[in-house]
Amino acid sequence: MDVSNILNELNSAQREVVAAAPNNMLVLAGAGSGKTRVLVHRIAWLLEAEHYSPYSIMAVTFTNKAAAEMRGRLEQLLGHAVQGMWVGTFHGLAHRLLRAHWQDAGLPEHFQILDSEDQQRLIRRVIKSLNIDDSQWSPKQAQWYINGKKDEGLRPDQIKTGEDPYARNMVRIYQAYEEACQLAGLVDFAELLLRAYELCRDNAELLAHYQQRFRYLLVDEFQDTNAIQYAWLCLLMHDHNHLMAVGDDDQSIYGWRGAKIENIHRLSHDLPNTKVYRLEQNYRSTGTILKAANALIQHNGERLGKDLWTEHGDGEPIAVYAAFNEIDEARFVVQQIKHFLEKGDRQRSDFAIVYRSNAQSRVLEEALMQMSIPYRVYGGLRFFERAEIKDSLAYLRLLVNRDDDAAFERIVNVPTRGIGQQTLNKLRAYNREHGVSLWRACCEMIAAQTFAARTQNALVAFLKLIDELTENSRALSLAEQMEYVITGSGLQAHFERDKSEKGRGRLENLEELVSAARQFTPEDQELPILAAFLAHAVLESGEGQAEEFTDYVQMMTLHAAKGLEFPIVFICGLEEKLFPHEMSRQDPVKLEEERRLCYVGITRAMEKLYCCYAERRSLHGRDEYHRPSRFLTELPAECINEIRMRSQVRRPLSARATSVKPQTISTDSHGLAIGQRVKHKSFGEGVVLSSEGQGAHARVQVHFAEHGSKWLVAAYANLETA
DNA sequence: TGCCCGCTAATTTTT
DNA sequence: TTAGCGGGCA
Repeated sequence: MDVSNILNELNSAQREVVAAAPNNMLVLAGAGSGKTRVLVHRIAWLLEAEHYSPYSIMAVTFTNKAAAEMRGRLEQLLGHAVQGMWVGTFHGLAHRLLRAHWQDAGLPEHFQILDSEDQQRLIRRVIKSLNIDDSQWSPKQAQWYINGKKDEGLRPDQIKTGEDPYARNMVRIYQAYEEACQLAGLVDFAELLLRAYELCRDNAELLAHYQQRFRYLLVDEFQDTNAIQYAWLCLLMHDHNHLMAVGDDDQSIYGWRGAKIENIHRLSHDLPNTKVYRLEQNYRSTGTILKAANALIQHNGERLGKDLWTEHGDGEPIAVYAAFNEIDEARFVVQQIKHFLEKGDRQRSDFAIVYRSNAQSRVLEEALMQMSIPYRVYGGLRFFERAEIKDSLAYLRLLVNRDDDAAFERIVNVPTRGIGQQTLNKLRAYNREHGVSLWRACCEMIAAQTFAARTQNALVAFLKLIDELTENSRALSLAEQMEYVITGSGLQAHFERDKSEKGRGRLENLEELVSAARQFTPEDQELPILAAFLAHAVLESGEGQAEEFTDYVQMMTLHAAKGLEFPIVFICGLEEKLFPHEMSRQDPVKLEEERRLCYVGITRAMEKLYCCYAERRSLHGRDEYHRPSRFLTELPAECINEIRMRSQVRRPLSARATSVKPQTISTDSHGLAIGQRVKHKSFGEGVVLSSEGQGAHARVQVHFAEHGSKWLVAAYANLETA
């Protein structure tokens, strides 16, 4: 086979990586340097030029999206489907291992995966059962603690608590939670990784098998690996196989959830003969944007070092807008977008508005709505996380595994069937005392006639219902089974009773669930289809909001923006205490992560970048005055263009920035300036927040102390300057 | 059992 | 400010 097409259209640095002799390699791939392309072409090269079997390759990513993209692009490049190769997320591959070796892993055959909500519920229950005051020991905190320890590879008995009462309590909760999971056959996300690691570590034969099988491991986003993922990869390494790690230490933004940026530093020491490559040519952004990004990130120490460059021209300067407050900021952003859209050469989806924290989206959304610009906010509840979907799936989980206590708790009284808290408490007490699942507790207590007749009947009916659903759905297809369970369980009727908009939405989602089941094609053919579907639902909880193809302005946090690119990007809220966030400003390590986050934000922009900050911002219901973010002053003055209101007298961003000619925006044809105090005869005193339009149609937004914000037509409002 | 009120806390999030 | 949660009440 002619392999030249694999190397065509690559630059020399990329080609060097793709065509390197099989060896251990660390590829430092800067933002927009064609990282995915290199990974995909490398795999193709291994298959076609080095004649590796697909069976001997494993490619690991962090998100399902990245895995899907890698596979898709590979198949496109090769022109055919690839069978037998392991491509997936750490969690997905760990799950696959555990399913294949459930006995060795000490799991029941039908173990189920807990998502974080399930996990938190279970932890809450565990804390209650330990009689620990959960006002002081919040389930959330315990969840954080437990996951943190698991990410470090630590079991309760390996944690040295000393006399620390906090740690002791947490370990107690961890221990009890682990027992509850084991009893119910439940595995949370962190547990998937830890179990898979322990499985490999403790089974020499099994490990040897996989070491020999996987001759080449490729890992994407290596800077995001946590301790246990790293340890697992190291276990799999052997004299005869190789690893290619691709990552960018400058884009490590997940330290707070256990990612160890050190892993990228350690790799060359831990793996023999690791060759380091750098991809620094950027195909995404203008020279100015890259210059700014490079300058910013240079304020971090401890870097592996990398400078992005491009063959593109400099492009436009970065616009820095000093807003009066967050409302003005939002209006500015939306107005800019509107201008571009009116010129007609841009689509809405060319624009991204990014911000540090989700709370910032509201004001921006309001401004977009006011201007009738369709937008889409990333994040939020995803399909398989919706309550009605999880209820339905909980029934199915119980069909597969009666001991699944999380599922049992979820639906034992949904829809209501007279099994209340009292009854549940008794079941829980029994379950704790006798070490049996809630289902078995239920069976045994019924046999012993523990309950009053009414409760007894309700419980018997519930058990019977589940048994019947199991029996009658055995021969059905996945979609039929789904449909049958949704109606048979009474969930359908339950949601039909809710006549509100919400209720209707829920019913639609249930229909959607059935059709998702109909379309489902499992990747792992080994597994019964229902088990595969349930795992799929948890591991890939689906898109946040669908309609990928519709033309929307994109809104998201900086974290969510990683890996994406947009022609025009607005970064909002560049203020001290917001970005860098107050919680990170004191700690130099966290501060550097904030800076990397800013670097990620800047490098999302292809053509034009806007940076905005507000001098005053309402935060937690309080007006706060913040200084512009230090990240702004770290950008080279020659890269930025400060946009300021004519009427405002303002300190320039930095001493250096004085050399830049401020561009003024005309505020008025009505003689009112943003920020000006005015008086209205019925609304009283207020402050001008923003304005739009010209002449007779000019409108101003005024915030009145007693009447809130109003839009007024300047010509009629008779505003007096106050 | 479900609704309402008051309290509290308040980055970032994929699996 | 607001969202989410727990407790109390009808």
